Amino acid sequence: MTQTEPLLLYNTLKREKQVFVPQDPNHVTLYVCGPTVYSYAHIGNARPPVIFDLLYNLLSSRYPKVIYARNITDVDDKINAAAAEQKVSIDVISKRYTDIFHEDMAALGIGQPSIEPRATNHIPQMINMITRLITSGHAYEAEGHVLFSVESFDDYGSLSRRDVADMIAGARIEVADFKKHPGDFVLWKPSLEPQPGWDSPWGWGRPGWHLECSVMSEQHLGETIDIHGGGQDLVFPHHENEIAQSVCAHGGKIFARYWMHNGFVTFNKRKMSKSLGNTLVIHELLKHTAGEVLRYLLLSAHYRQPLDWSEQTLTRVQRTVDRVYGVIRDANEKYGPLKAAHDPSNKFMSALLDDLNTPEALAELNNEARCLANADDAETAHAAAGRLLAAGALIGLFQQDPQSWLTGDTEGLDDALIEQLIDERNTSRKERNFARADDIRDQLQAMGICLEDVADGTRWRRSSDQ
RNA sequence: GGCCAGGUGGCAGAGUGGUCAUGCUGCGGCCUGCAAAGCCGUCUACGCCGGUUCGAUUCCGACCCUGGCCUCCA
Repeated sequence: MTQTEPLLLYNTLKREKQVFVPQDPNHVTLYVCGPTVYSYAHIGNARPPVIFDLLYNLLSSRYPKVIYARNITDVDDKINAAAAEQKVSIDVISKRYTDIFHEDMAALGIGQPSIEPRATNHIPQMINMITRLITSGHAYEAEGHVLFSVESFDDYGSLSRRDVADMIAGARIEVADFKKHPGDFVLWKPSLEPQPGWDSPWGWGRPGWHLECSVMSEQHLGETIDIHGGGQDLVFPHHENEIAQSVCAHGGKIFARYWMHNGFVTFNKRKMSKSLGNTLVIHELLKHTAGEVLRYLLLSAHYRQPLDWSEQTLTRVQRTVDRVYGVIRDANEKYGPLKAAHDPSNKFMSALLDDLNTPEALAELNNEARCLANADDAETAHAAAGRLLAAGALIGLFQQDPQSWLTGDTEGLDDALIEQLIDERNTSRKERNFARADDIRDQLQAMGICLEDVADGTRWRRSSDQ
């Protein structure tokens, strides 16, 4: 049923939702700009990986083969600066933060992309592309640099809707005098001794920062890719420059057919960014918040909208996720082990197929949770749970054991002590010593433990409040 | 200055030309020894001003406000 419904994606190129039609349904290609590994990733950095992980899941449910490439930028001046500051080699920096990035992404339930190419593994290919661009008249050498000539490419500015002429007027930085046009950007630049470098026809140097994505997508996905994604701040200049490089290197062939850009995570309505110093590092957040809660939170707003962060948001999502897990646990106990159905509900799928409308999809998921809680026979319960768990599987939520979810995150708690107190309370209850029983409940409450008296005894869970 | 988003109920956040988003919170109820969990009910929502329309939060225009990009940035 759902297979016949089209997938709509908002294409930044056209500024409208379009029906997604792959150039080859048997080989769908997706490229997403990955991290520059020079420090910890903040929660805003996790938004594209979560969104495109979901898109990858969705595409994989409809097409037999989807290749998803997400690069690692491991040559960059910020890495050089971090290495210099910490007096270690750049490899140490990029290895350390690549590993941490992987840990963080795994905690958020993000699967590995099909390919994770690294810039430093593609230097010869970069040199090759630069050579092609020079030969075809789109790039020129000047004072040890190689620059892309924006005036050589008529469509320059089409993605970001910018006029090349405006760029001169609006230029806020000092323009290097060897540039033919202020908008020309670096493909290759000379390196000085502490900086990393490679031999090239233009001397010892390193690549400019836009080149790697053009080169790696060409090598791993081909000259024309289906979908290219990233944050809205990459539209200009990064993606604009990628288009210029790739289209000119490929004799005018279209580079990416659909461009998708996510909005920012904001903090007090301001963009979260390292330069503003208002970032929340994922690695820190994970110390007291489950990755699944962060994932739900990141999906709770539509991907193109800003997502404002606050402590209240975190608490709210924690409670929502706890509630759904509680419903699943109760149904599990009542109706036996519940299993995911083959497919989520049509409403859920329709929401996702409409440009990844995750808030609507989550609303539907919550409706199914309520449906499950209201079920009063096994058949209804299994049907509701099947839809709920299938939806969760696609979107990357509610796949953990509900019992361990509700009791699990209790570091520093002594299970034996909890059980002992519960026994003592139940003894008091039998003796109708309710004052004593309530004291014990309060004592456990203070420990962050919430008691629930059910038909066959007393069970406990950690409190939803942090 | 140029370009681009957005202003929805106590809060978060979808959506629609004329019935319901959903979540969190508050309030009332069911249940409970009391609770918790869950369920049910509930709280004059659509920035401002005009226009189109039988009817606009939804379409059109003006205005106000917020944020983003134009420099590294997810």
